[in-house]
Amino acid sequence: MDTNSTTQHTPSQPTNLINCQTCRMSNLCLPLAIDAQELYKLDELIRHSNPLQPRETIFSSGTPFTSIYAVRSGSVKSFFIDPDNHEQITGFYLPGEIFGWDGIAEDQYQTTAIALETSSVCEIPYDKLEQLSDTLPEIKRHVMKLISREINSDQQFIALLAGFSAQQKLASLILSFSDRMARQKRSPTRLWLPMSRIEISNYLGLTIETVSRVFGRLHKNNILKVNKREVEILDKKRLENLTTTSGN
Amino acid sequence: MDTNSTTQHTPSQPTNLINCQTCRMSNLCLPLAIDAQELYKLDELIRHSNPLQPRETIFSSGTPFTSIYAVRSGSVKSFFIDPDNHEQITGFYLPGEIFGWDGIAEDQYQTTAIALETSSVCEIPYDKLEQLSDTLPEIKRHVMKLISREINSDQQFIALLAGFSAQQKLASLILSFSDRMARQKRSPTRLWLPMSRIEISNYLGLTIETVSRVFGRLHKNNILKVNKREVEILDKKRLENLTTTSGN
DNA sequence: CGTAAGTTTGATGTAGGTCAACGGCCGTGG
DNA sequence: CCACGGCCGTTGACCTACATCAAACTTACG
Repeated sequence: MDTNSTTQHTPSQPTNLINCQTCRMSNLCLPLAIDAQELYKLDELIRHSNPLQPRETIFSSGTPFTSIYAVRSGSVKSFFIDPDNHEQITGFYLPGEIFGWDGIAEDQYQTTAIALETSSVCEIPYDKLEQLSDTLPEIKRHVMKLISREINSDQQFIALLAGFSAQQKLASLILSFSDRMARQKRSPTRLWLPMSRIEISNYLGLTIETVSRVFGRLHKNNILKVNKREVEILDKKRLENLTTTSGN
Repeated sequence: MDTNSTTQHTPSQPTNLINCQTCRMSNLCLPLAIDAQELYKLDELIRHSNPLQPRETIFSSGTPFTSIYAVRSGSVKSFFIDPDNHEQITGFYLPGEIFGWDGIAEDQYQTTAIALETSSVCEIPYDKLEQLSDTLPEIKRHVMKLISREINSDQQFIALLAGFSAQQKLASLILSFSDRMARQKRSPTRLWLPMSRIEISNYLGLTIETVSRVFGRLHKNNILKVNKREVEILDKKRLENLTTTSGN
């Protein structure tokens, strides 16, 4: 399974038909100004694994850090288990998004990541990525931007948790999903949420009942059409207003 | 002020008497297995600025990203200003800690950072750091660990905000400060908080009244001795218990 | 068609927010 | 020296957004 990262860039034996060259998401996880030869080198080090079953673990908290991962299809959640055995979700990841950075600091993952649905992810061995970034400064710079972006989104989320009401939190989550669907060139108004109410409420620091009630209210006000995990945004303008303090 | 980062490692003209070789905090921000020559190279690129006044700005949200910063003495807070003009603090930084990573992704700072008290910080121009890390892999690896550590602490904090009660939040904050004082080889029990109640409450997603009341309660229970910004930890064990869900 | 898991809805409780008053500390100015 | 006002923190009375508890309903699957 381990392909040597030689300096050659022959397409190499196709352990898998999947590769970055043809990946619809590569413009998201790799928006690089690198040429085809360089893309081959990158592609060689990435392991395109078989599809993951729903709930299947990608990595576990406390195990040795080896790789970062990009979502290819489906979706992933990452979470802590507190000492008192309470799960706290720290992020949802959609196609084109990268996760696993938390493992670098201590050489072991600090969170556990599992697939929310049938998903496929690209495994990027970190040592190989480091080597490659030595010769390709473009890659190195891009990696730094990706990791900085993770910090930014975490801090945005801190602001959300610290200062927002239940309605503001939920509206922000829906809008975030909408934006990320748009980045995937998918409909930004007709969403299918890959996570349960329990997971939404855990992530937002609320209870399932509150999440359900807020969804109900947004539905009744014709801002969303909500049916279980199907959410349609009917009035994006008003939804955005709800995320501001002034917006009721 | 701009020192050329030559490959020579003469001690160079002392634009300032301060340097990494003699910094008490360098073991925190630079716990590197690098030799003296390499340390010179690193030291050459760092700008040791004059002391900052309380409330003085280090960088502002939206301005071009140039450098990351290490706290040398004093303390720093970083914060967003939401569109609705509400401030949200995202972090407090103590001596030996590094901030400013949020600027990398978009080439401009996403937060504003100001000194909480009279402080001094070391400015580390990011382009120079990138150059240096090309030749010193040890530096590169360390930078990645530092930035990953920022992600970890942000995610720990997300778990805190999402799942904890007012008392758990405040107890965790005090213990975090205690640990970080210990890392500075300072008393972990007698703390002086560099931020106001307003700033604590903003950071923790509470109100000043609640923060005050919880402090009052911890004081009454002989867990803390609280007098304005002076906090003494009287019973660390019980304080730690309070941070768990089971611990009432 | 029975059981279980997820979601919704209603009734009630409470942690923490809001509003208001007060007290200590400090700098300025008479 | 004291009087003053502004800022910060504390304390009390009250209120509300959300949690908790409880029950029904919906869907998936053996």
